[in-house]
Amino acid sequence: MKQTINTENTQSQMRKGVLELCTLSVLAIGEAYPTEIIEQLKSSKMMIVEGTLYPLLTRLKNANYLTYRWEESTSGPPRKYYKLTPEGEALLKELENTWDEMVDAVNKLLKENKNK
Amino acid sequence: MKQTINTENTQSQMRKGVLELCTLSVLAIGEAYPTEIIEQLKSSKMMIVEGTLYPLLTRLKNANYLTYRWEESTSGPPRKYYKLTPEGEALLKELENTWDEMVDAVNKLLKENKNK
DNA sequence: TTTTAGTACTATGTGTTGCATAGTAGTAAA
DNA sequence: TTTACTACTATGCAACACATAGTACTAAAA
Repeated sequence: MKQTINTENTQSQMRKGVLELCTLSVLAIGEAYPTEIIEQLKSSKMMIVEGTLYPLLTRLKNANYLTYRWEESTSGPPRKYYKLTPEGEALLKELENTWDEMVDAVNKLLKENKNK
Repeated sequence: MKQTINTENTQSQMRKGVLELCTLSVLAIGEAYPTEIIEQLKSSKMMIVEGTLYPLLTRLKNANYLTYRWEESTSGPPRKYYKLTPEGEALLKELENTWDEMVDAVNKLLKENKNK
């Protein structure tokens, strides 16, 4: 019932679906555990927080796009190192296409309407 | 409890927030009623359906980003012609920036991870 | 006149996702 | 023993895209 439209909320809305693509893209380089993924995304100016990433990884794992292995750490609890399955790599390619198509469509629209 | 991840659903998720930007962008050219907006978006390969657009227009109107006027039609019920308020024009500019930043971030990430 | 088709707007409910918040469990230094 | 730090888990909320069904108006067909 808030009915507020602000840039902050819109950023959050725009992230929907895109974070999945970004996470898969990071894992395409090689396996990583959640904190590493967050760091890599942050360095690309793409924000993601723990409360978003952990459920996302679980979803992708349950759908067989990711697997993980435990590894002991000397500085805290053990870590889950995730990596792409072949299905995950295929999904990544699909999502890249979906992304490119959407970007083209929106940019075409924005450009057209600027030359009014 | 479906736990399915497919391209169709991801497209829908990626649209979140973006449709708001696209709708404002169409209205930046001039006033239009819902069916016109849908047509213009469709011609830019950006899909939106009635069940999405009508609530979206109502949200934007309630937040004072849009106004509308009724106009009689000779081929059916009267139409609501929407147009941007000054606040709506300002919001559009903000959302364009948000969009550009996100596109840059994602594309940077995708490109990096392709040269692995 | 009544029915059918087409157009435009309204109302309601569902599923997915991002995010806030709080909690558990492990290591290591104070 | 306490504190700080790291890593993962669990729960609940809000927003939004979308499906679906319904109302209301005009105009042509039966």
